[in-house]
Amino acid sequence: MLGRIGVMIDLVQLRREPDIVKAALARRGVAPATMDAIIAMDVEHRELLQEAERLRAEVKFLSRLVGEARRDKDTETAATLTEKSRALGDDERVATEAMEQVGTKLHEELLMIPNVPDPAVPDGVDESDNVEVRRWWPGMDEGRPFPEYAEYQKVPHWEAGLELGILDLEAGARIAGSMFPLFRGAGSRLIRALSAFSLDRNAGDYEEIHPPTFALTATMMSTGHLPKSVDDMYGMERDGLWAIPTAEVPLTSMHAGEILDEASLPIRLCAETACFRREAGAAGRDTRGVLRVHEFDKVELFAYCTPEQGSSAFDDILARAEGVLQALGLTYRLLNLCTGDLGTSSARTIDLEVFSPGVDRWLEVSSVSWFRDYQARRAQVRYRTSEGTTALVHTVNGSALGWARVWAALIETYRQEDGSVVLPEVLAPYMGELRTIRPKTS
RNA sequence: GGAGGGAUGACAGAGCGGCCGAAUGUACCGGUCUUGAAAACCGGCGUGGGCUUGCCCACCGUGGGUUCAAAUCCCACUCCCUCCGCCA
Repeated sequence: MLGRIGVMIDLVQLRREPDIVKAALARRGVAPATMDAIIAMDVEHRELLQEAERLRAEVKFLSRLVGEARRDKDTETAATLTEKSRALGDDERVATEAMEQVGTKLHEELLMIPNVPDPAVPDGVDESDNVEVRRWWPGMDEGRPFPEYAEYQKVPHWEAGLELGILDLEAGARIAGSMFPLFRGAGSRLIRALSAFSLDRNAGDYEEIHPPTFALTATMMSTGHLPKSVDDMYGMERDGLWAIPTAEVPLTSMHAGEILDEASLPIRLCAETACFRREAGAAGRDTRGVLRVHEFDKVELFAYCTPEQGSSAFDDILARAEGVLQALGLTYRLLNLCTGDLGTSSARTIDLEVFSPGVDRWLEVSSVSWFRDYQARRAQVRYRTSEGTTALVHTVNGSALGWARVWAALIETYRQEDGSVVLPEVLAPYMGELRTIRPKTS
């Protein structure tokens, strides 16, 4: 039964306070009728379960008597009981099958239900209803106004990158098709530098992990990426594997099925991995340059924690993501995602968007999410409380950051009048002391 | 890829058709003893689920099968270990 029933929202809570759950889920578009159907299915499943278990208990009881009769050499009684038990066994098989049929259907329905949104999540239908929390730009604290960008900064990165010989989109497309960028020379090193820079900032407090980039179907189920978002995932059918869309996938399952020590919480992890996204349905929209790509590198921060620690874990990851952007001197804003834009598994998400002057728009470079126990329930990650009971952990994660778009923002923001790019000083140690990327002079 | 061995509770490790949800040891938690600790002794100690809260059901890698009855027998798969081959 473990891992089959109740792998989503809390089924116990749904039974106890159906109206509250229904109202909360209705905010994100789950029809109350859908939940009513699930509740009815749950009731039916339990009725069938009781009947099946009653028969099962009877068979077990009779079987024990058969054993005793045999031991007493009472073959006649044994034969009678065997016959009776056999007949009951047939009934039991039928009852169990009926129970499992409803159970499977219930399970499938439950897997499609998204997380219950936090009260702090604003109502809305799509990304246009997200609420801006605040913005930050270099010098803001000294009273400097929102930056004005010079004409030479308003060159999109695909032009600037081509000119500098650090981005070769044609080569990438030749190899893997469109939306697979190829960085070269200083551009390639910049990706590596950004990952190393971010990992070094955080690896002291967040244990550095280098996980697999492919995951089993069950693993993808745990985070909620499957079955709902199957069209956005790259799958390798022959091997039953999926390319991870984020390190959140392997990190969430790192402790799957375990009961953790409360004293060990929060467990904080960080990982840099390639991330793969099919971006189905996104063809042609905002896809120029590296605005939207199928593969990019990302540093992820992650925490398993108690429900009480959730809020501070969330704040810490958000602060660290902001810290990286501030250290890079990039302008960004925070968005509180509305119910319509919230990811399936998330109870609350803050997006970080960097401003990129060359394309004149805000680019999402991080998503900091609190999943409460939604993913932990699917992955069965629990902890032993001080009272000795078990409880599901909460999971929190956020990117710090996704590099392809940060790369673009850096190239555009720091582009100089002569076309060169002067990198933030903090990256110098990671760039082999290269501070300025200049056009190739032949 | 080929050959062999293995998978049981936090760990070690028995059980190999029926009073086995599972011996025993260690660890852990309570208690007795002690000035205190250790030792010794006594007791407790897996996870889910259902309901009439006292009982019932499930789980001995996973999924099937045989049987009145499966940790135990059969089949398939997965993972781990050893050896051979191949290989960054």
